[in-house]
Amino acid sequence: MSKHPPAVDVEALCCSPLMRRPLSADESTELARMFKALADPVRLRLLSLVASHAGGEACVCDLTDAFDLTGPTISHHLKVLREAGLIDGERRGTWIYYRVRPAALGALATVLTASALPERVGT
Amino acid sequence: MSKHPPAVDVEALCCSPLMRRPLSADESTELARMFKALADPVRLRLLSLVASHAGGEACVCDLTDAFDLTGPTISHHLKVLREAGLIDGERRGTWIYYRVRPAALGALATVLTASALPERVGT
DNA sequence: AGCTTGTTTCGATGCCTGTCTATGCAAGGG
DNA sequence: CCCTTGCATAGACAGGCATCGAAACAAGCT
Repeated sequence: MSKHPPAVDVEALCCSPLMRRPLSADESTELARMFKALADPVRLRLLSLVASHAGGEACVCDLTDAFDLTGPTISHHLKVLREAGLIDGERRGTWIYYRVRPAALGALATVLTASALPERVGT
Repeated sequence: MSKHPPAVDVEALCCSPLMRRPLSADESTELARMFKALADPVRLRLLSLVASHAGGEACVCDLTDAFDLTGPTISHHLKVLREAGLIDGERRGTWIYYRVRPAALGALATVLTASALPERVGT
């Protein structure tokens, strides 16, 4: 498992909240890639299982029982999350332990955050 | 255009940050639906154009020139955003003006936000 | 009523994606 | 070396989705 995860240009993302100015085509493509990784119920549940697991990490063996899916499907989903830069994996013997990358999630959260604009009254 | 937009259970979402406990199947389905609406570059750019437009709103006529796409495609994307509860539309004469729903985006941001957990050193 | 402008909906189409089975790779032990 | 366990990859397939052109709907004007 690589010590150099997929490049997530966190700095660029954290300074481009989508509510302040139009996103460029490049920014929107990169953000869409990350949101797409989150746009599946199984992947969201995998992410939350990993993040909330004891020690902040979980091996694949901790994850598969929570789903009525085969191992290859779980592997595929973990790969999508990993390639989107949302999780990292580390091999320990036979097992692979995954961790969430909080900075990547935080960057997405920042992009979605308005400057405390209230929702329009009466909408 | 309905005064009662699609129900976004904002309260339920805001209290279920995915990093603190495993998401339920229902929660993950609802979140995935919203993230899926954001998982397209055109829709992200539409959202940012609407949000950053003067007055915090934009009519479809303000949006279509920014894309090399047909009107029906823009309408389709706006519909996806609307049905995901991320924007609202209001008809004014011939025109329809769209606004972002900050509370919905804020709820997503909150879900993604960890309690300031630093990224693991050395990952 | 007809006409114009703005927007949405419908249906077709090519591309994308979640899931499975089969297979391959990695690590550990004898 | 072989065997076992754990996990990832490859390929097929059915369902989903972005896009278009055609059609329909909404609003305003004469």
